[in-house]
Amino acid sequence: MRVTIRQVAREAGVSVATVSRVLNASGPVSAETSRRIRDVAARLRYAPNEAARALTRSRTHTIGVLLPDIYGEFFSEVIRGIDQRTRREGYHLLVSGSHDDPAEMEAALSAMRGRVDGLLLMFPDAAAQASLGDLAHDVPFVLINGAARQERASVVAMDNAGGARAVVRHLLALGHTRIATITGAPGNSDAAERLRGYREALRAARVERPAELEVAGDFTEDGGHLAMRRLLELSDRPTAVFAANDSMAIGALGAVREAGLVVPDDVAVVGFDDIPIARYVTPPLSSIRVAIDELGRLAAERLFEALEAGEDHRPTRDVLPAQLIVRGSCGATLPRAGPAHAPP
Amino acid sequence: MRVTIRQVAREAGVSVATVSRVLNASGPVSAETSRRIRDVAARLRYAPNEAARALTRSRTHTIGVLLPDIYGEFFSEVIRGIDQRTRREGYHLLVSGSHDDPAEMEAALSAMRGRVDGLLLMFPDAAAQASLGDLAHDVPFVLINGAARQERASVVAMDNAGGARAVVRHLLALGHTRIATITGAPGNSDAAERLRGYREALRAARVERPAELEVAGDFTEDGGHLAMRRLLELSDRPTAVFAANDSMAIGALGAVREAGLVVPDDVAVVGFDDIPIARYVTPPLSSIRVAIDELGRLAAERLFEALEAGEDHRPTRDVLPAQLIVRGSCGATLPRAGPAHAPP
DNA sequence: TTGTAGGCGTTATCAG
DNA sequence: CTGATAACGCCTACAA
Repeated sequence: MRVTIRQVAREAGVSVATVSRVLNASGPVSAETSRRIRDVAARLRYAPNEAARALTRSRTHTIGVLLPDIYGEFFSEVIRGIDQRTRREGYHLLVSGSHDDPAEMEAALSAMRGRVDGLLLMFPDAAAQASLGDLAHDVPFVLINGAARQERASVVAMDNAGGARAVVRHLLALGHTRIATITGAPGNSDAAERLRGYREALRAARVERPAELEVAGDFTEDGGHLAMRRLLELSDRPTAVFAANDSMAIGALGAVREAGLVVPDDVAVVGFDDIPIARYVTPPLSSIRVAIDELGRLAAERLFEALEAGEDHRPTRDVLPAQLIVRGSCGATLPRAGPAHAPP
Repeated sequence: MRVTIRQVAREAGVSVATVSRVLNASGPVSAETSRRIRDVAARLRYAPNEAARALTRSRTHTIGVLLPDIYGEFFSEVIRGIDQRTRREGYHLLVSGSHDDPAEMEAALSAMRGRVDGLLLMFPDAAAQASLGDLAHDVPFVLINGAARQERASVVAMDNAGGARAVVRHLLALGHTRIATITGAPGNSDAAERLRGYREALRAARVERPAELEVAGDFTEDGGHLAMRRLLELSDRPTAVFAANDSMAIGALGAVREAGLVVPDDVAVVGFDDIPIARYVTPPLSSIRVAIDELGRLAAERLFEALEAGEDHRPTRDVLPAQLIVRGSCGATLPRAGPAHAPP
């Protein structure tokens, strides 16, 4: 924070206005003066104070990113996508994670006032999404993975329900009729959408769906393990299971093995998310893939559009496709032991 | 950026100074006035413009984080650690990734002037570390995973060489004498340190180390696969291989299988990093674990210390321990097929 | 206990 | 082409 524009001006024998003009190419300056100023600036290692600049131009060149967490498989990929798009625009990223309750979220949001030009928000909790309302009212923002139909906000989501439907349809095509599901964390909007897709596909096929085949999970490996155990204890146990994410599916795989049964012969298992580990478990896990980084990239894209458009910008809604990745665990292909070395 | 302190003052019938005093608890204000101001501020949803605040106090309450990438297994964990420590202090994180060459780095750094109180830097490239010099000269900074002995900067690193030594000693204890290594990306300082540890341990044990047993990798799965193939083609092939990271080790596992050989019976394999997948491959991969998030956490800790100390702060140097995790791939325990469900 | 006014570092407007 | 100078929004002596 030491060398200021004033020092550069004094050293170069000009006014601060001229220095500013040269460094921002914002006005006519003689070649000679210009060169001299550049030299001095370089020698003094001058770099403008961005806080001051933000104050006068009321443009920070920074995007605020609010996520439930800023690390881990999923969020990390989202950030990657955001970063890619954002850096192309020369923007910075102010990130913030771990905001469980709305109050903490609001605090984080208000702490970003004056330091960001726009916001990228994501809350997995459906309730929080509703209370969003006018949280971010003075800068444009885009909701990532918002399930609820937001009226006033742009949303970029993934096709959770569509992915779940694809899984169930695939299992039906393989001849299964007793298809169970292990649901995600309660209150989580992704989980709710995936459950909806599961139900819709069964209903469309006129397959009955007894309540006992919907067992509650929590997105963790242990939760999936426990849930699968409950399913296997059923007198008329399911022949196929759709876990709402891969971690639970992997836990389920373990439970099946411990019960002395074989996947997919005795019970088929399919997950959701297609995390890297999915390819490596035994048997390789069938799953649903969504381009997570694209979620972030597109959200950033929409935000920049909003930034450009200004006031008269109409909310957009994008839904990213979900693709079924068939591997050994659902019985459609022969199970292959060990880590597949095949390219992704 | 709409409602300012001035509007709150007008609405509450006081001066801006009084509002500031109340909101920052920075001076005596009557209970009655205080309450009224708080009410107005809440009603107007006033939040101070942080850019302006940063300007007057020359404190941004923000830490700049410069990493080679801001996503992926490793960096994600680093950020997690940083975030944990940082949020406790009420600080924000301005992150920036993908800075390959020093020039781009310098640009990113100067763009952070006036918006951060301190910096957390990490460049895997050894050369870049050297040219660091006085890049960040006006705010305190801490180097993450800096291998070079930095004179003027605080460093938080992990014990790469120690981990590599532990691997080799373990393999020696198991009776191996032809121990190969697949090295990491050239120019990468972690890779260099791991290679150094490998050599040191062999030298200390007076085991000869022919050049053919050091084959170049690049930290990718394909690179490991290729390198292992080269090793298996040797007339006198190694009985054990230390890969400088887990991705390469997993690639190596595939190459061994394709050659019709068995891990660990024909050749033992050990990796480095202990990524989550390590537990799931067949056989489970022995590896070296370092608390990556601790790397970030500690770096943030040291930075806050420097911030507090001000000018008279002496550079620190921390080295995080590396722990050998023995699983099936090195032959010390029986290989267990399939995904282990055991807790991490 | 409260108000006035100067300053933080830049940009932008308006005269020269 | 160049130089004063008024914002930008807030904090903080200094006065009252």
